[in-house]
Amino acid sequence: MGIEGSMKVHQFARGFWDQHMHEPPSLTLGCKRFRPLAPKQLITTSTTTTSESTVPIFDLKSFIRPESGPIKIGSSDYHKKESAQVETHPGGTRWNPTQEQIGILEMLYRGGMRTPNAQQIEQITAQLGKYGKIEGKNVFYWFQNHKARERQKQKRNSLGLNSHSPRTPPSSILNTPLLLSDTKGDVVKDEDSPYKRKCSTWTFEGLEEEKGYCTEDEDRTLKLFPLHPEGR
Amino acid sequence: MGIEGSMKVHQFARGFWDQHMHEPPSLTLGCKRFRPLAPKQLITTSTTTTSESTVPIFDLKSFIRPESGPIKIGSSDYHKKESAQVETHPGGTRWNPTQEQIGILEMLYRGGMRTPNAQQIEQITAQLGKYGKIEGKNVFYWFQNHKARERQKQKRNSLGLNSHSPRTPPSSILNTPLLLSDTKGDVVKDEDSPYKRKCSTWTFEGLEEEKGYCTEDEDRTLKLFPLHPEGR
DNA sequence: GCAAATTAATGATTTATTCAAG
DNA sequence: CTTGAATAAATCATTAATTTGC
Repeated sequence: MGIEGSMKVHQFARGFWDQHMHEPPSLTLGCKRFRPLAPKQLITTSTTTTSESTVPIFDLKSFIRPESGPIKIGSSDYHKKESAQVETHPGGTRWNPTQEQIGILEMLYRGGMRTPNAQQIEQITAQLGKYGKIEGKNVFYWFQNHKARERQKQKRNSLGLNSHSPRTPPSSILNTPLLLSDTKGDVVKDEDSPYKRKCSTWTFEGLEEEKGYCTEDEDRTLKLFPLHPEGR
Repeated sequence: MGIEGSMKVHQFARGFWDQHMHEPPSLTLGCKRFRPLAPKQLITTSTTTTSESTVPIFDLKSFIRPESGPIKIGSSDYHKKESAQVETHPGGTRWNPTQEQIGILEMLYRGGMRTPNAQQIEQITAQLGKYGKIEGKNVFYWFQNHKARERQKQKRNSLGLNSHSPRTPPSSILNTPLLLSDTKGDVVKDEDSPYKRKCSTWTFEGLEEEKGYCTEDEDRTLKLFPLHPEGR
């Protein structure tokens, strides 16, 4: 572990984007899944004496509650060209992207998108939903992970190359952060700068407060929230 | 895996997102902005060398003023005792906790709560809402930050003390993770262990599914989502 | 040729840092 | 200086690839 402690400095840039594409979302699933449990005993941090409290919990991972109903995307037009991503979502564990989905995501990434905002995620999700089941969080995570991994990959490379060439060219060409221009003036510009801090807004959908009726309310902003069903 | 390439470029360019349907957006920001706009041209494939077609369009997207109006909690019973936290939220900046809120949160924290799950957050938020405006994310963040800061504070102390006493007592007493039991049978137990991975479920509130009625609540998952209105 | 056993990827979470409002 | 908010880094946990034994 601890590979390196990077410290970077930052500055932030901002990227705009603004959506492009309009499209009715065909339906964005509505199933939620639970994850059974997965006890884990992790690294005990330290210091304290030997933790004899090790719990011999067993991990029977067994069943996952497929349930999640039959819903599933109706767009019965997947045509996967090959392997994976069958519509077997049922087991419903984690998102398993199709080639098309990945392709589009990479295209967007190459186009400069790094941290799509809620609206963008929403739209992207709607689009990708045509090729297979997907949720907004998947898109969100994908960008997060992809960005991070591209970064480390690059870092690894630069280090590796460094041993040979003392001076690693900033890879400014290939990695160039193109500006993606939208007909509308959308411009995406992102140089993967560490820190770009944008403002995020979260919304809390307050189920039943005290009343049973749902308040009429709020507005429909996207809502995502980490739910911790149970200790896991 | 890393294959890619050869993807058809689906051009998705239809945008949409229905306006809010029948739903009076009464509160919580509503800062979504649409940019109608026309379709977009995306990066045409890649490979092609530097596309000089990059148009550095500039967009000066203005401000997004979330407006979010004055709305918000109707529970007209705030009783703030001091400074801030007036209903001045309009600018809609950040949560400004009242003493009561902080007090309750600390109480919960001392009681052992560290990472409340969605339901807990919901309830806590509801309670704290009585003392002032507050959203679920605020509760979420508060715990996150408080936990982190207590930890570093403690670390600092232990280090400082270490110079004197080689062995820092785990401060097990004061920091003891009691079990907090709720009237509802909620029990929180958390020893601040680094890693406890719980399962999170995110939900995407897909506006209009196809029906207008909301499903009968399956489970009440909280939803939060990072919205990046604009560069900040 | 399969299916358990391994390994490589990568989706999903949590923790650590950083930024900046007040 | 305090601390709410956000992002990046570090990890954990699944799933698809691969490999291996029969």
